[in-house]
Amino acid sequence: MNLRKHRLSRGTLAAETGVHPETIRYYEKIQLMPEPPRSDGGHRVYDDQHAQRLRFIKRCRELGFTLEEIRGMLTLVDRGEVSCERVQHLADEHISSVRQKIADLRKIERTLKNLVQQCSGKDVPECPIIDALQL
Amino acid sequence: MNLRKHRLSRGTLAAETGVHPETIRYYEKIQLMPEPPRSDGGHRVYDDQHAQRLRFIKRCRELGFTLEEIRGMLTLVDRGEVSCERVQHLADEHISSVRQKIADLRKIERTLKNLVQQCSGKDVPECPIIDALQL
DNA sequence: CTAAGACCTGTATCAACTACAGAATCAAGG
DNA sequence: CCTTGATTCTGTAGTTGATACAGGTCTTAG
Repeated sequence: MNLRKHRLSRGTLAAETGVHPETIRYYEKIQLMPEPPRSDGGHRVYDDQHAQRLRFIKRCRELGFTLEEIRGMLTLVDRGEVSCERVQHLADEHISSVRQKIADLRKIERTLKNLVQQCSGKDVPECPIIDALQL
Repeated sequence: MNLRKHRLSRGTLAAETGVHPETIRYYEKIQLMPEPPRSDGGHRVYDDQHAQRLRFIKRCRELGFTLEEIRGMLTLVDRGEVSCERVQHLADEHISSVRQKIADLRKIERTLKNLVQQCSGKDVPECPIIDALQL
């Protein structure tokens, strides 16, 4: 891959980053991505910087950051205020919320497992699952 | 608590079940809750059966079932077709999806932890977090 | 040059609620 | 009985993070 400035259409950018074309337009609408220059006919023309930024957003989404959290990070980047410390702090906060979600889901898993175990699955008249669910 | 038929206002039902009043109206709109009788003035009047059904819905929501999954269970109940086996099957399926979510979150957690660990948080010029995020 | 494909815009949809505005009703105290 | 303040009524809009149209325009390969 050479490093000169590519001119990427929206579809090409989508294919290169794995982000749905409509999603790119959506990110532009909510100002997460900048408005790119346009061709004479009005089509968006992206370059490698757009691709880089979009890949960052995608990676963060995969890690479960909300768009607002990502916006926060990108604002730091855009202002040149990004520091190792700050990003680490944001990541730490995010880890906490991920751990909380895991804990919540584990509790749900335990409850469901107990419920299912209590039930033989056979023709028991009173199903403990339904009972436990209070119906 | 006595067992005669109570006449509950929406607000009272909400307070008794812990379900937001607006949510009750929403459940009625999407036909998860039946249309209750009305007072002369047009206000909804609920009874204990409504309360029971609503508590079932709430419990299932807490366990992460979607409204459509709950609708499926309630349809079985409404048709008198509910059986231990069927409910157990639905619960089993749900457990699988919960476990998948936990696995996904754990992967996210590990990735984030690694990222944060690689970063000293001090004045390192190149932040490995930002690097790892490709920006 | 033409025709197929990609792109343009604005709007609508999804889940699962929540929140409003403005009018009507209800319940409790005097 | 009447007032007053709280609740409820309706319909509609907003939330998050996209995705999916319709109907028209542009680009690009052959």
